[in-house]
Amino acid sequence: MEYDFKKIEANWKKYWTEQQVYKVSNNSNKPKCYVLDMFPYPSGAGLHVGHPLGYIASDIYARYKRLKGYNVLHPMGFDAFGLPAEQYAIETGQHPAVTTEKNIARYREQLDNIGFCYDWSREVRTSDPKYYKWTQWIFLQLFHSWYDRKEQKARPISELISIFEKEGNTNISCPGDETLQFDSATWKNYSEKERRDCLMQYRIAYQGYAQVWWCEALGTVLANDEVVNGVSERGSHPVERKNMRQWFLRITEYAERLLTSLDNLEWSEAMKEMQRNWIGKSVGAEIEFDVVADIPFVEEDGTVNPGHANILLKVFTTRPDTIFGVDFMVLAPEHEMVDTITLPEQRQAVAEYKTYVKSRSERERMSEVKQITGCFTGAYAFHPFTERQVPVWISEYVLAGYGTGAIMAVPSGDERDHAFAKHFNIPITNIFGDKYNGEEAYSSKTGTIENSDFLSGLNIADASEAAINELVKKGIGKRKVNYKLRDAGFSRQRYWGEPFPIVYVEGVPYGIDESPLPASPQGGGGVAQETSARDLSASLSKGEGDVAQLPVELPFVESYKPGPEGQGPLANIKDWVNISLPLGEGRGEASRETNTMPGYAGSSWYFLRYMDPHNDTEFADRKATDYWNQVDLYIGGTEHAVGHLLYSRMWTKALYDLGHIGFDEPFKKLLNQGMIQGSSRFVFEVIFSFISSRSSKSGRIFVSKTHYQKLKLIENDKGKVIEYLVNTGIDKYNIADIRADTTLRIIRHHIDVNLIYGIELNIPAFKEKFGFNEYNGYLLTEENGAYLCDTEIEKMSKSKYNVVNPDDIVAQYGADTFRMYEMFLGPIDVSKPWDTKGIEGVHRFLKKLWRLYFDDSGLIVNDEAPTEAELRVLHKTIKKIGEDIERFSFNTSVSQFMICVNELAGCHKRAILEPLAITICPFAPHIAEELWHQLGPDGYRDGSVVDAPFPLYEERYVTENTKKYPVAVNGKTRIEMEFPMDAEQADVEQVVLADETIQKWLEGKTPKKFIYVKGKMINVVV
RNA sequence: GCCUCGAUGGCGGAAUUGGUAGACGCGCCAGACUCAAAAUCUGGUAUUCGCAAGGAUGUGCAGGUUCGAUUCCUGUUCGAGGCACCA
Repeated sequence: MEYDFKKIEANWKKYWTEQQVYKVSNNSNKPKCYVLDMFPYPSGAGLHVGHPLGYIASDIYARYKRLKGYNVLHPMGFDAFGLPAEQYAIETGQHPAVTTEKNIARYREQLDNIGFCYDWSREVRTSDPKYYKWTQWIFLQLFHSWYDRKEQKARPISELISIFEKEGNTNISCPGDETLQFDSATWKNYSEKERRDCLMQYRIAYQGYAQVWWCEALGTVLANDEVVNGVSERGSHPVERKNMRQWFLRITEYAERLLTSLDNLEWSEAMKEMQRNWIGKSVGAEIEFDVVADIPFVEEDGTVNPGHANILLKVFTTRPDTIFGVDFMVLAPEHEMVDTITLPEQRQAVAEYKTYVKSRSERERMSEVKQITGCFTGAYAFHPFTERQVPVWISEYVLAGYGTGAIMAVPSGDERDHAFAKHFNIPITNIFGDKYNGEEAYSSKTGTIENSDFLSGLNIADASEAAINELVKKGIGKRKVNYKLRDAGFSRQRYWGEPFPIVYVEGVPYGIDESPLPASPQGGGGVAQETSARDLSASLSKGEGDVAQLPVELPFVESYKPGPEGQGPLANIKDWVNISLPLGEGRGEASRETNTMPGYAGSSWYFLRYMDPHNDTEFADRKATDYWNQVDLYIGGTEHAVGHLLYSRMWTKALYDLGHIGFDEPFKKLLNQGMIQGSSRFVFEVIFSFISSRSSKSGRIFVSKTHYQKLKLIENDKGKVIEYLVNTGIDKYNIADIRADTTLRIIRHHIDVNLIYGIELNIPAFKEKFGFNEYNGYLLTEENGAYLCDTEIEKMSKSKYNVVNPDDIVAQYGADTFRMYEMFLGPIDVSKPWDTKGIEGVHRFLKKLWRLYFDDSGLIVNDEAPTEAELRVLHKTIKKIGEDIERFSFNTSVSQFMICVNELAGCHKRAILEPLAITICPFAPHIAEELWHQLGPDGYRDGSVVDAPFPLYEERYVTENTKKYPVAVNGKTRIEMEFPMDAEQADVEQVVLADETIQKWLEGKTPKKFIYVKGKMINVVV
């Protein structure tokens, strides 16, 4: 019987589906294990062989855990909202819902092909209204909450209102506006609008302003991705940064908790470090500088301010110790005070500079450090201690969003400040003595501060303390902890995303659940509603279209054109946007939020939904979330290091704070999978065209690699190129007729890797694809008739023609081979190129395995007693596979299986082969299922191998009694000697030193030292 | 530019805690079977010197720690991912 993987795999896939083998129950006595993959965005290109890498790893782990007796939750779903679908809709007119549905179907088919043990009854799709109903619900929880800094947790905003009524905000500083202060009487006198504006400064989901890419020509806001080289990707129109009102999540309030609770997570140090750096905690000081504003300037309302204003410029610095080295100040060009302090004669230069900066991305501003730009404002600031006047500049290297958007520049101690000072000829004060050489800033954090009044002679830490104390004493500064982390922009001016459950009444945003009726009519016990406008709230729930109901469904549109003034496409649907409320005279106009939520909204909590995916009254039953709890193993790419993973952590913490779930970290253990890169292939083409006396001629000659290399050397000399081609014997096109006025190009370009075997072109397939005939195209091969290509390792992508579809591999070799080969490629977390060629080895291995059980006549398994050697290899394998899976070293597992099968050659004993079939099940489930059933009575068993117990190894078969030691002299291994495992040093020493070879290497010298590490090695030092 | 990671034969990689570098597989070479091919099986395969025995070199590069370094430290080169609206 041959190994007929097609039949076997189709058969068992059908069985698994019919028997619902992978359906998971929330009720079980077994210990639970939650194994999760980062769900994919279903792109139009389908899966390529890189995508399943992590899925296979998690599948192996999930199957192993199930064999080990766990109740394993292993779900899959789709992150189905996103920009590409909308982009595609704009280009083709197909509705994103339609294309997304199609893409999902394709993904599902491809995933099924590989034999994953997903419980598809739990599938989630973020674009499904039944799902995003709860995304909207969670948004409302965040909208109706504020962050209590003293208790370090989110609390319902109704509790904040109670506090304000009692004591104003004297004890609760305002995160949105630190200067805001009011007492209870003021609060009570506020109008409803004023109150809600004030609350907005506290809400965890709030409205603010952010810079976005604005494209006037397209009339739309663009994503960073859509801006290429400073112009729009579509149409190459100019773009600029524009400030627009947006929704945000106040993730900065969680900065400290997000930072400290990283310590308890089983994530790679690299991953934690990336998150730490992203959060970017730094301790320093906030210092106020007086700015000389002795100049008249025009206020916004047109009145002329005579000057002498007490303008204070706040800066944040991590190096308060360098305060005496301040030689100038720099403001972000967007800083709100720039226009205020700029002198009349500098106004034009400043305005021009600001225009320039508007065209620059943050990335460019941070990365192009060698290009120094800036503009003097004409203003000077007083040094707080010396009263010295230092110039105030603006420059793009200072970002508005970080710290206070202004810095005190210390050129002798900071590289960028130094470069800036040198470039603009600003005199530099040295505060580091001879440590500073005048050429390069001294940015090291060791040494003492000099030339700094009361700080002179102190080390950096002490000087910082002293400086801060003095600043506090003078009332012009304070100790300050700063985070690089910024609040998360949460709105997009797009169609294909979750609509906000927000309604504006007279420009004031309300949650659609704000009603005196139960807060969330769908149940779920939401945060207590908050609005104080009785009539208004009541009306909201009675309004047309029953706005109190979630979800707010995404309306169907036919056009994806942006709305007016940069609004999203939803703004064009007047019927949907405008709501009429029976509010009485002049108050009936209400409208919906027209922004949609960003891609990460749905993915920030999907792991919770899998626990209870069909619940219509809650996002998930508390019993279910308590049972499944944290994700035990989460596998995905590092590209999500700071985006998705940080937002998910924040949402989990918020839901925990508000009492909806019982844990505040979503992913206990995280494993990053590397990328599988594409291995691109290139062909070389000589293209020429010329006009002869009678007609115009053109042609293309595909030359093999060695010809290309030679031609490349003479590329600039057409005569020589023609001569070369003629000498190869090409008579086509009358090459010899080609004269010097020919245009002739030699190019190297991508070729579809599916037309290549190794580096050799599949010539018939290539000719067919390119429509070769006697008039079109010619192939110039190597002497042996082969056409050789160039190779390069690149990202796997359609545009590089290096995409390999898993379906093709599965069709040719089977899913089991594909799964094992992906694992065999290397460590799961390392990027590596795909090479289809190597798959033969793994396929051969499975055939070899098969032949232990079957020969031409059929099953050949017997009941003979196994030998010691056979038992040893089996038990070693069981041990190694278990250990390897626990440490996610799947490539070495595959090697071990190969070693095992090699050593078992000729063994057909049930006692060995039955446990082996179960052991290999996580890796190659189809063949394992077949073998396991074949070994049963009459070639069939009840149930599936996935419920068999993973075999246990016996210690006596895996321990060795003796060890062949490498014996080294002076660290260089010279011979091998065998000793019992329990040999003592004295005995070993005697034998080793008596050895002839060792004697020879000792050259008569006496050993200085004898190193004997039990079970490892022996080293003689002379 | 900044943050994180990586670099080992012709190729993918192994070496789990500082202890025999190159397991396993691909490719290549030789042989067996075959009329032949495919498939399968056996042996060899880091570089270099040597007929051989055996020696020297070798884990991106330059140093350091150690009896001993692919592994730890410092510097450096190159490559990958991320840098806040791709997902």
